[in-house]
Amino acid sequence: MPPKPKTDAERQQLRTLIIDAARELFVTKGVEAVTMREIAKRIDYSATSIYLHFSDKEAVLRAICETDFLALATSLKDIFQIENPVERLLVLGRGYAEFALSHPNHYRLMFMAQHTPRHPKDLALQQNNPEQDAYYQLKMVVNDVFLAGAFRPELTDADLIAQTIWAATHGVCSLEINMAQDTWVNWVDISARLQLMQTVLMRGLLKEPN
Amino acid sequence: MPPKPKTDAERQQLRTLIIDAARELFVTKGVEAVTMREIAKRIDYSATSIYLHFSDKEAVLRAICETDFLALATSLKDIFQIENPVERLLVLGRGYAEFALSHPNHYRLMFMAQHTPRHPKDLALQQNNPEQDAYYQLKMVVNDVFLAGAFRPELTDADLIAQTIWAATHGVCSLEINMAQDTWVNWVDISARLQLMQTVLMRGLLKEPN
DNA sequence: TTGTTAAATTAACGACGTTCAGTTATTTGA
DNA sequence: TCAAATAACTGAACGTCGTTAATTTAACAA
Repeated sequence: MPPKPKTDAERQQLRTLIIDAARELFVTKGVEAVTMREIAKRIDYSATSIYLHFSDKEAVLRAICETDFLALATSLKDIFQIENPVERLLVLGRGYAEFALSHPNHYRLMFMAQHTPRHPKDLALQQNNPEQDAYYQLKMVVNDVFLAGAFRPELTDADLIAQTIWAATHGVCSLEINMAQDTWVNWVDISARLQLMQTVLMRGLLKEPN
Repeated sequence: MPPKPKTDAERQQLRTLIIDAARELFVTKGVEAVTMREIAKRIDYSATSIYLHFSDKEAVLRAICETDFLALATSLKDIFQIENPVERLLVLGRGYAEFALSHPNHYRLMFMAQHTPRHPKDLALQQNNPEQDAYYQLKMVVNDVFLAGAFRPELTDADLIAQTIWAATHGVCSLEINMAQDTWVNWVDISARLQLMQTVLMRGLLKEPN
């Protein structure tokens, strides 16, 4: 093994090697199953080596999280090809839900697990970059709908509208991820729940006709 | 210390002693910070003694959870004094949110943390008991609104309606609990978010006038 | 009095995240 | 050419965790 010099590119490469190994583990086995020793074994390093690249275990999870935020925004950016702003909003919601439900462990880590508050400063992710910031994507679409004059006249706060849409969609997805196997509740089909939530959102936020 | 006989009442008393100590700890410090040894120290027992009453740590958390489900249902049952079904639904939603936001750690354990699927069989809680089952409370109110003919005519599945209302409210609350300190998003005041979500729900679910 | 038994404790196990002391093998500069 | 310096990496170890095993304690039954 090479004990001496390491270019920045090589260090970055090892970083992503660690992140990928950790992701693969916790995607299949859940967050708790990720141990530093197991991550290390996957990439044929000692557990200690991880600490040369990440301050602690949570830093590894945060790094996974960050690449997943990027993945979410990337998976959503195609919506901007859709011309009708309202239709764009609907497809954004469906895309968000699809991401959440097909990557439940990622989604759980991103939006359902408790983090130490992340400082935007030490994130590589760029806030308000329409290719990297999914919340900004949502806000942009909300703003387009607003400019089209489609929202009810009393709704003028783009953040409030965006956060309401987000909360509604997140509510459906997170309940599904967390409680779908709970037999206490007689769960209706998830796609019906998503469909109705979208309908309710549109009827509640948009002007009367339609 | 008394090492010999123990009536059922005494055993139950010790059970709740453990639960209460554990709850007090994890409410202030979060779930992960609660250790069996710390719970035991609170009640002047050894850590191993807890295992005489609970199979493992998760069983303790599940027991806390169960008493909290009961607490939620208890805190909501006053709504049935309200005559107007739609108003009852609104107050139910506000009561739910108030519970969630004033007991965030309880709420997190109840609806945001991953459990091994609970079998209703080994729960002391009675399903479909209007004093113990908050979901049943919601469904009853939904049914009352339905019987009053206030829902849009195409909405006929009480579970679907209830789960949509729940998901929307849960979405607002869980995002607040988990992400309020995240500076990535310019969060609007929580009461404004709750208010708009209620308005959107009513406009989306109820018949046109009002 | 003496077993018997339930309640409780101490000791210990294996695994975890993490730290430390050391070992490599390459580069440097004399 | 060859020691000194240094970056990459590792094995051993620390403290703590959830949990189990072995043991002690004290009340009852005979």
